[in-house]
Amino acid sequence: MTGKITIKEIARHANVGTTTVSRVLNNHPYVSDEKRRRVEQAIAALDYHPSQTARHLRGSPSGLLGFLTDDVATTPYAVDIIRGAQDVAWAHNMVLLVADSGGNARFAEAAVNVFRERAVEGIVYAAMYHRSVDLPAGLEGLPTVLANCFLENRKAPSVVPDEFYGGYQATAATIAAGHQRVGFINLWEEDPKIAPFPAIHGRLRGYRQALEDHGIAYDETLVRYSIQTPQENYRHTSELMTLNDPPSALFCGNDKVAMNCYSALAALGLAVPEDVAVIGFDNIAHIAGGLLPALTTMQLPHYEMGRWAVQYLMGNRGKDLAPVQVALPCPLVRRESV
Amino acid sequence: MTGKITIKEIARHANVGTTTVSRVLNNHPYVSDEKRRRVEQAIAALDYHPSQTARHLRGSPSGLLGFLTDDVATTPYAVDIIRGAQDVAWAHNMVLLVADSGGNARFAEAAVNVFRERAVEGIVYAAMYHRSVDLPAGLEGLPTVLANCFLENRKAPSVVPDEFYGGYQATAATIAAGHQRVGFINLWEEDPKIAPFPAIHGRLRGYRQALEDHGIAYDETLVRYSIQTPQENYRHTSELMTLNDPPSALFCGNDKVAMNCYSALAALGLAVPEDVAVIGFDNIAHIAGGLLPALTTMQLPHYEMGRWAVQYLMGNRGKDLAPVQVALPCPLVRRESV
DNA sequence: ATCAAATATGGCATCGTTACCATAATCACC
DNA sequence: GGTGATTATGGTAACGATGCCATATTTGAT
Repeated sequence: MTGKITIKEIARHANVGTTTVSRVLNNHPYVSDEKRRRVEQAIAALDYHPSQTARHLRGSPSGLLGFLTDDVATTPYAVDIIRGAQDVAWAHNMVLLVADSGGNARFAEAAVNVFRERAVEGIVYAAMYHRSVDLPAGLEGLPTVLANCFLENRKAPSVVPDEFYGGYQATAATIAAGHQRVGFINLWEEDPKIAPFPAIHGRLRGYRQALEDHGIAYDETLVRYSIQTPQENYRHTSELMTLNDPPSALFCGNDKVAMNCYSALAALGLAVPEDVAVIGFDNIAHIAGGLLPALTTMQLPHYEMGRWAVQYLMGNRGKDLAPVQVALPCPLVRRESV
Repeated sequence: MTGKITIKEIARHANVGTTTVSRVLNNHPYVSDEKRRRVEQAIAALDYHPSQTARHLRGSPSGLLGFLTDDVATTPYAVDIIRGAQDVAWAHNMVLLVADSGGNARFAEAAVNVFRERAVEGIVYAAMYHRSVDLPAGLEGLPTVLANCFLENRKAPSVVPDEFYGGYQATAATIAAGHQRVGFINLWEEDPKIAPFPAIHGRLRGYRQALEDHGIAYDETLVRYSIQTPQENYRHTSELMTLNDPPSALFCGNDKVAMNCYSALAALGLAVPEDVAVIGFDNIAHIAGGLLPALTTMQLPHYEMGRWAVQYLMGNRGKDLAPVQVALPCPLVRRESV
């Protein structure tokens, strides 16, 4: 092997100074066409690739962004956050360094440390479900944006789904389809550490607001909280549908709930959407698109949050980040269940 | 701000030479306890972080691994490949640089170029479903391992799921549960570019072998090929179950097929697993664990493939990679549908 | 023909870290 | 108490790319 090819080899090969090579590489003026051509030839001939390392040492920005997550890389839900971040990063000629702490705080700190040593220009911290988080130590002075999570004290910029509006839209969509009694199988979480779930409260508020705006009285017998086991999801559906005055539409806390809901409805001999309309949340591709009939649901803006996070980082290079709190809409994905 | 803190500041602050600081950082001998202490103090006091960039320029390995995919980062299926790769990488003090080409060849080449400029020590190329791929240009001389895909000419090492044995085990599991007539709703793909799907052929061979090993005659009326729309999956199930001599167990090409299969069975008034056993493939967490009853299925070894790929890379640093072709087993995940 | 401005070109210090080298000081052993 | 090893310590040259500076050379306007 030829070993590493450096700018010097190119210079020698093209019979010019290293400065001239550098000028060609960076499209600087003051190079004769003749030499420019020779340099370009040498670069192609030797398959030369400039060392980003040397450039960075010399003072260029590192072109690196850290993507840290407690668990997200792991969950089918939220990979789109990475993809969104990645797409914007590449558009800015930045590369993503990813690390998944697996929920381990010491690991997260180690990751931050690694990011520091590699001089990342910013960090996206993402969570797998919308919630409040604590940032790992060592992030001081590093531009950080939170995606799908936020700080209790709101000291860092963050982008999350607009749960309220999502709940509102979902409910409104069923009302618009002519339903007056809309059941809601909301999520629930027993672990008090996770409990103050923005999804639970936000969507419920949206649900109530939508009813109110359409002059429908709120009926608490129509609202259930499911611990999210298949059995519980099934039970809540059955119970709702066997009320004296059952709902004609069901708003499910997520697509998995909707999946079990379908089974329960089938068992009761109720057809979707003829007898009961069903609307989900999350738009988990494999579930929502795979159900029969295909599930109308709310899309969590994972991809958009990833995009937003990096865009915000890139838009404020150098400056320090204002801790804005952004909520992105959850668009309605119309399929066949409403 | 203090600006960047370098080894020189530490040296000055601790009143020693830079060499001594370096020795402390790298745990080299020949430093007095006294000075070691002073240096460590200075490091803590100034919150110093060594520059990996400078280290690398000086000759240390970059500590970087490229993770390139056509689409994988995008699909819920296969994020586990990243996670596996990541876990092993970190155990070796390596960091993952991820890029998702989105299927665009020119983008993939650009990514390879970026990887080169950053001197990655190796590359994992992952696909979202098991198939043959073409490698992007520019990979020459870079240690590359393929995960969940392979080269037609087998010139690069690759790790894939053992489809044959997966199909075998799935079939054998139903036989072991007492079933003699096992239906198989295999996958199918019309696009001839994607068609030579190892999953289709491998699993079918496994299915046939399992029957043979248990003295059951192969009956081709029990084997169906589904284009994988929910409707088709449903139809195949219905047709199989309304045969004169219907199967008592159904082996589904993947969990989505199984999901639709459940609906079709419910519509026919058939209970799982009492009337019909169902076994899936892929173990998509949200589906398999969310169905009622929970789906017994075969786990695709995504996490393990990610691990294997990086492990192979790390185990052969410096040497050049023998193009071994590894097939990892798909373990049976027992739940309640068989 | 003259001179200032524009164009070309290469040498060299520099970024932060480590390895090599040179120099001291200390130790162990007869 | 002299000799060779062992332990301590710091100066300095790299690593690869770039920007400043110095030096030519050419251009264009008078």
